Amino acid sequence: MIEVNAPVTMSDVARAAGVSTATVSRVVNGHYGVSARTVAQVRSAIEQLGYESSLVATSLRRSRTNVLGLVAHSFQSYTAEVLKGVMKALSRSGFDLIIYANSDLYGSYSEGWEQRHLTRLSGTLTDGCIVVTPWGDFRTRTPVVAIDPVRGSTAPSVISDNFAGATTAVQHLLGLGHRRIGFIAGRDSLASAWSREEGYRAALTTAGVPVDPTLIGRGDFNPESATPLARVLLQRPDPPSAIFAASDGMALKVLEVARELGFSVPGDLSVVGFDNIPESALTQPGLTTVDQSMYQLGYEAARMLKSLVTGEWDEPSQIVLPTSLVVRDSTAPPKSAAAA
Amino acid sequence: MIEVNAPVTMSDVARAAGVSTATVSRVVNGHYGVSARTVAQVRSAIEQLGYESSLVATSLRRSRTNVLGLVAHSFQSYTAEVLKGVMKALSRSGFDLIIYANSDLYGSYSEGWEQRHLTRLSGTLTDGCIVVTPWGDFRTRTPVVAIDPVRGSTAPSVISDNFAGATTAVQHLLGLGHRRIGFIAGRDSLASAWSREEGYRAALTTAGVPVDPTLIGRGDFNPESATPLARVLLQRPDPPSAIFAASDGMALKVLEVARELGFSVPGDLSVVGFDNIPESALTQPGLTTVDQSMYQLGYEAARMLKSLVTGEWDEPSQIVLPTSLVVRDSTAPPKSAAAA
DNA sequence: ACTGCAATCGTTATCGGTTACGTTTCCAGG
DNA sequence: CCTGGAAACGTAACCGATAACGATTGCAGT
Repeated sequence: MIEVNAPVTMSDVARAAGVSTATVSRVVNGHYGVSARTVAQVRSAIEQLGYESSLVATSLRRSRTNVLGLVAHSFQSYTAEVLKGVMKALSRSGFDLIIYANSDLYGSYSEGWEQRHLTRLSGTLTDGCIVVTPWGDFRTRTPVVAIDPVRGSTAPSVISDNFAGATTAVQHLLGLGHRRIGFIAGRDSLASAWSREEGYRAALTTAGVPVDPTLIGRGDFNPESATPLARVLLQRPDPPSAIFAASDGMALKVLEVARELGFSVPGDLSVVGFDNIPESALTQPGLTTVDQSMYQLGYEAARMLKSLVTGEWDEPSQIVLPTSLVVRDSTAPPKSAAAA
Repeated sequence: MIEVNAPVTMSDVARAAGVSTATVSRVVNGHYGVSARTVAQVRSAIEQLGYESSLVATSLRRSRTNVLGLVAHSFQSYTAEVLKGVMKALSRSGFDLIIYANSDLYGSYSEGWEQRHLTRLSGTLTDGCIVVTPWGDFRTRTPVVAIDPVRGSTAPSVISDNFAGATTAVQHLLGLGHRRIGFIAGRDSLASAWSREEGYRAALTTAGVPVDPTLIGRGDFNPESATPLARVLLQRPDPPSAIFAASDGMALKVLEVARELGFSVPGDLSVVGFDNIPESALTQPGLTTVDQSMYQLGYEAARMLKSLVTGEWDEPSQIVLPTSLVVRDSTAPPKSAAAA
C-alpha cells in the first residue's frame, strides 16, 4: 500500500504546467497576479502529480509558517493533558503544532537541551513555542510561553495558583486537627515548587503553628527523590502525623514508604499530594490532593502564544489558574488528639 | 529572562572565526580536514555567539537528519502511552522525534490530512515516520511504520493480537455461562476492528453458539457511535446478557446506556471492552477488558522504524504483540441460567 | 630540488520554495 | 498609431546549511 516515490517538487509542477516555479508558488499561496486559466492549469498539475509543499523549504524562506512548537522534557500523563488543552486551543485556528523531543531525555540528562530544541524549532520552523520544562533563560527569535516557569522568570507564562493550592491543602490538614505536618518540597528552581512551599509555611504561620525546618524534606519533583526523605521523616522518634508532598508522584512514594514502615494511612499518617494525576485516584487509599488542570494550562498557554504570534496580545503575560482540593481517603484526623 | 536575538547563522560564526562557512560546517559535523588550531577558533566563536545549527537548513540539504516523525490523529491517553514507548525505544539512539499535529482534527475532519502531514515531514525533515492513524495508502520518500494499520495493508506495521484478545474475552463470557453475547464493532476499515470481530465470531462458533447478526452493532471506535447501538441492543424484548465492545471507549458508553435504562452491571448485563485505557479502572464497576500495551506498540514501532532507516532490518515487517484479559467487576454469570 | 600524496580550506552549486524586480502582454484612452 | 499603466509572468537572488570540487600548502620520500 506504500508507494515510495521521488518527492514531487515545485519545479516538477512548474514543468508539467508549463510555467515557472514563481507562478506555481503564487497559485499555491493564492497570491495576486495569475490569470484564471493559468491557475487552472497549475492546479490540475498539482492534482495530477500529488504535489505537497515542503514544510522545510517554506519555513526556510518565509517568516511565518503557521506552525507552533512545543518542547517538553518528558512524556508523562500530565504532558498528554497539556497537549489535549493545546490542541483544543489550536483547533481550527490555522496553526499546526510540532512537538520536538530528543532521545537523550531518558538516562543521562544533558544540560541545555531545551535551548537546543528551542533554537532548532524557533530558527524558522515555528512562529513560537510553548515550553513545558524547567528552564528560564531562553534566547529565541520568536515568542515563548512557559508552562510552570522557573522562579523569577518574567517571561510570558501560565501557572497554577500554587500558593493558594498549598495553603488549602495544609488548612485541610490543620482543620482535621494535625499540628505536626511534614512537607516534601519540589525542585527549588521552579516557581511552582517555591510557591507550594510558601503556601505551606503561610498556612502554618497563619494558624499559629510554628514551622519546624526539620519536618521539611528537599525533594525535586522526581518521585524517587521522595523515598529517602519520607523514610527520614517517618523513622524519627516523633514522626509527623501528616505529610504534604509538593507533587502526587512524590506523595505516592510517601504512601509506599508508609506501607513499608507499617504506618496505616490515614490511620497513623495523613498524606496530601499536589497535581491530581490519574494514578492518585487509583491507589489504595485514594490520595487527597490539590487539583491543577494541566488541560487548562495547555489551553491557556496555546491561546496566549497564538495571540503573541499574531501580535494581538493585551492581557497580562503571566496567567494564574485556580486550583481546588480533592479530598479522598488518605487524610483523616490524627490518632491522638494530643499530637504536639 | 528571554532575549530576542537575531538568529546566529553559520556565516556569522564563519566571520567571527575568520574562516569560511564550509570550515564551520566541517567543525560542527566533526568532519576530517580541519587543523586543530582552526577547530579551536571555530569552537570558540560558536561558544561566544551561542550558535545552534538550524534544523530546517540542515534537513533541506542533507539526506539524513536523525529525526523521526510521528503523525497521530488525536491526543488521547493511549497516544501518550504510545509516545512513552517510542521515546523509550529512541532513548540514546541518536534519533530525535518530531510529532506533527494539525489543528483541524477537532471539529471538521479533513480527509487526507495524514498524507499531507506525512509529506510535509517526510519531505526532508525526517528520516522516517510512525503513523498512529487509520490510513493506508501512503506516498512517501522515507520508511513508514503503522501502528494499527488498515485492513489488508502490507506496509510495515505493529499491531496487537486482536483476534486472540477478542477470542479470550468472549470465551471469558461463555465460561461465565453467557450465550446471548452482543458485539459492538469498530471502524470496519481497520485491521484491528476486523480481527476483533473475527475473534468474536470464532469464539462463538467454536463453542457451538450460532452467531446472531442482529446482536452485532456497527460502531466505528468513536465512543459516541456506541450509544445508539447499545440502546438498540438493550431495548430489544430479548436483550443480550452480555455485550463485548471492540474498544473501551465504546464499552464505557455501553455502561452509560445500561445505567440509563436501568440495567445493573454485572447483575443484568456483563460488559467487556478492549484496550484497557486508564479510565476503565476508574469506572463503577471496573471494566473487564482486553489489555493491549500501547507502550509496547510504540516501543516496537520505533525499534522497527529505526532499523528500517538504518537499513538493518531483517525481522518480518508485521509485528504482532500479545494481549491479555483483565477481569474486573463488569462481568458475572448471567442472572437466569436459562439464558438462551 | 622534484614528485606525489595528503591535509587544509575556500568557492560554488544545490536543496525547495518565496519574492523583489524586471520584462512582456494587453487593452483603454488620447 | 502611440502611449501609459496595470496585469501576468519569468528571472534571479535569497534563506541556511552541506558537499563536491578545486586550489593551495606542507611534508615525506627519492
